[in-house]
Amino acid sequence: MSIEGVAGESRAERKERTRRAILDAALDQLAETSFDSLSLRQLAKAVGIVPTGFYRHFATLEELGLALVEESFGTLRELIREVRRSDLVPDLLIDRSVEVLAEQLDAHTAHYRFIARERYGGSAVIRDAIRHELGLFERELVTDLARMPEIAHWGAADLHVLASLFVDLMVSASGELVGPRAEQPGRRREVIETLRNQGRMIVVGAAGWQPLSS
Amino acid sequence: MSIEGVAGESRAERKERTRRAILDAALDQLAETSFDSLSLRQLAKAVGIVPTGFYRHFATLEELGLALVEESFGTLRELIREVRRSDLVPDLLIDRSVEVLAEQLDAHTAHYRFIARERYGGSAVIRDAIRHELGLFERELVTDLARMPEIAHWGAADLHVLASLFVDLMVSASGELVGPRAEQPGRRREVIETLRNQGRMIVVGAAGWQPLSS
DNA sequence: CCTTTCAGTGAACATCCGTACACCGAAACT
DNA sequence: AGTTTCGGTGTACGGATGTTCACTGAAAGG
Repeated sequence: MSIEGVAGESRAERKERTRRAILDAALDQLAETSFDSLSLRQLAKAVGIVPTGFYRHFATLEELGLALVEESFGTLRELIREVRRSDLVPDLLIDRSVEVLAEQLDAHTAHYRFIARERYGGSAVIRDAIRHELGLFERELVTDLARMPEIAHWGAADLHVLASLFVDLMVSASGELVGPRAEQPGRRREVIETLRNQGRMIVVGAAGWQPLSS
Repeated sequence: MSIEGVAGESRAERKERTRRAILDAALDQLAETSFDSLSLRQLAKAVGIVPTGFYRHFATLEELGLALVEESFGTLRELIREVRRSDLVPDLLIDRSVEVLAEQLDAHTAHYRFIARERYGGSAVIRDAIRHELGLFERELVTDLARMPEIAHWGAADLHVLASLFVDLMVSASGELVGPRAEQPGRRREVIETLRNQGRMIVVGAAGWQPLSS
């Protein structure tokens, strides 16, 4: 067995450990290929189990993908909670949000890359799962935005427009970190800097926005 | 031979016709999978040639992908030219741009889906090629924007922020058309409507923008 | 008319793929 | 102590993959 045993470890603990190893190996492999060309055998080799062992944890590769989606959006929810905690005036809120996002991108690079890459990727099931989760995330954003006095009088359509802008920006920024060039130190700063200014510009737009009549 | 001959057709014409068939079959197949899991054999079968016949037109699959990138951005350049032709005031310009984009998305769905899907996709070569072309496109946009009197005094950094916003929006809108749900008639209108409002909101933001000091 | 070019052929290759199946050994349970 | 559960093993299978090579037949060129 290539996954070495550990002294006092229950069967459930061990299973969970292997499961984690599979998820991590998948995220690692997904840095270089897209999900729908993910190889179960290479995955198993990286984990240190035999190919068939995979099925003890996931019924199909697709199920693995959905688990990754779930996990990735878990970290995204961390983000929104993190930002919500700091109750700031709008001007500083963008800066703070971008700051938190930058931290998250560092801490969970593989997850955010996965979302950016598979959002419009080749697997319909995963694509739809991500679309669904991004929809939920956008709604959370909408309820947060609706609480802000400056735009309290906006309609649902206006809030959707604004929130979807932020979501697109966030995913794009994540996507800019997928390549090998993302490792260039200057590159990351540049992406973050652009993102911050984009956010600011949108906030200015929101401030001067005439709510839609409909 | 599965590609039937045509009466008065030179050898070069015929070769070009097969090449087109390969590109089209690839675009067709890329509606369902991502590029890096594209199958040369399935491709050949769809075209009606034997697998090895492919190599008469492209040295590798990668080269095919680069040809698709080039072709896709050809249609994108059509778009910008189309918009540039109609010299409008800023208010109407967004509406007109979105209108033209909507037409282009209809006429060249496969190309735009390809760009959206592979922008952050699994093939590094194609990803970089798309990034490069999007960079060029953004620069074109910048020079166009710089001609507008309202923002003539902006610096390069400001123009970059604005242009990259538009580029992200455009690609996102393209990406929303990848799935099977894109065929729902209401869905398309909704995407376009959202895009138009996003564009308007950004224009409002640009109008009130205080240029960066640096 | 004779020669060259070359798009498309077809067989053969080694390699990788997902997964079905019977099996094992130790942890968990009774 | 005896039995069951179950994570991981190893073999084996049929099928798909990209690429090689020598070949063909008709169009192009002399």
